[in-house]
Amino acid sequence: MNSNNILDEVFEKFFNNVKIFKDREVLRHDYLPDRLPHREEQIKRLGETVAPVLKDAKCSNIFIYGKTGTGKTAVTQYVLNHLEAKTKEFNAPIRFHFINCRLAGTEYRVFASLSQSIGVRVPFTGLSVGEVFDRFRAGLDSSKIIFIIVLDEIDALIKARGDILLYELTRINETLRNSKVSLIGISNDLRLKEFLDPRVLSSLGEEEIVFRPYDASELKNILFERVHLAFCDEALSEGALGLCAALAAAEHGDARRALDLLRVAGEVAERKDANIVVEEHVREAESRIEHNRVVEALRNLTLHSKLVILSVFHLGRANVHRAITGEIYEVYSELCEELGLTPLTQRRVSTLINELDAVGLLNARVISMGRYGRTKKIRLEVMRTLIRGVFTNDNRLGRLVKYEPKCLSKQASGRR
DNA sequence: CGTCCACAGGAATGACGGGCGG
DNA sequence: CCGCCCGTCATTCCTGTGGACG
Repeated sequence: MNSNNILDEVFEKFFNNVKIFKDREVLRHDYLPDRLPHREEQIKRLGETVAPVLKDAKCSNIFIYGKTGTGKTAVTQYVLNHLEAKTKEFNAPIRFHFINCRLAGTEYRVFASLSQSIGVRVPFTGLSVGEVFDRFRAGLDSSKIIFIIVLDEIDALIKARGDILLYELTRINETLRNSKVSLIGISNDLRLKEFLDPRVLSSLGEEEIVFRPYDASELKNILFERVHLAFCDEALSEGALGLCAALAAAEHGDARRALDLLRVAGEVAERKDANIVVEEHVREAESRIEHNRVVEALRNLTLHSKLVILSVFHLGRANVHRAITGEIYEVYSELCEELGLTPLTQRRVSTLINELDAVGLLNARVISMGRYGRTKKIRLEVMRTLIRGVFTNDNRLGRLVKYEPKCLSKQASGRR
């Protein structure tokens, strides 16, 4: 009845709840632990490969493969941190630069970022890519260093933009007189090689390090390392820990996933006022993570992508469980009309569908219907209630959730 | 066994807002 | 301020294709 009392309770609860977490930062994926269990071999290989730079020699280019959450970035950062310490000791002229290519997004921004790291100022945009590259090269040459460039998530950039960037970078040493460049490419996609020019491949692939997925027991060890730091004593049940490891192992051995599960499970337990994290909390964490992922993804879509999703949703209501492109486009066009928008072309919608497939909101696969053509069968990959929930709250699209497309009612008993 | 559907998906091109050098 | 280039989104035009049908 008294708002002060309510708050007192909240704060008090917060204080008493120190019983689950000691330091949850430890469970974030950008946290770099002191030890990286089960990656000793990779650390050694990478260390051996970069060591020559301490003697003023260029080290081989390195290609690192492995799925997400297998420790590629962590190992690289770990090794380079140690190398940096040695660098100071030996007073070697070495510099590093770490770029996440997926976040950078384009060649331009990668070169701009590289330039900035060696003190060459470049505008956000406005120059040609070639110009930025030339400035970078000139600046690099005059600074007389060994430059180690780490290109993280390089597969994202290559798939989107091709391998021109890599081609330029692998050849840059030929035109440098006073400086040297070594590359470390990190890829999540093991098939990346197929996309590369053979010249680039032979240069970048001088050394290759593969990161196998972790198995359940390895994941358990990794989690265990951090549990002491992250959780209070006795706040985590053995079963919960095992379940986190098992769930993550089932999903291509992703340590990041395991850590997320553990952290969210802890938060769930905290909120439920439990004093120990149990399996049930992990299960709930699993669905909560998935739920958040989908809701976020749906909210961030562009208007037309949302309309495409809604179209598939409506087709589902009309008992079309695997819609084809043409049907979707028909419904989509009607929804556009309903909003007074001019629909995009079918070609464009086709790539929107592919994008939605890539982020996992739709599932699309090409099939042939023989005499009746070749198309894609598409179905929703997320729960219908979620779609309804998210879009009903959208002031523009809310109305369309309940809308009955005419093209469906006319021929409701059309396809299977 | 060839045909031909209903698209897939590549390439070229354009419109547009942002942002620079000169 | 102009002219240029950037990245993004979209259109237009196009060639390619698996397999049921005849």
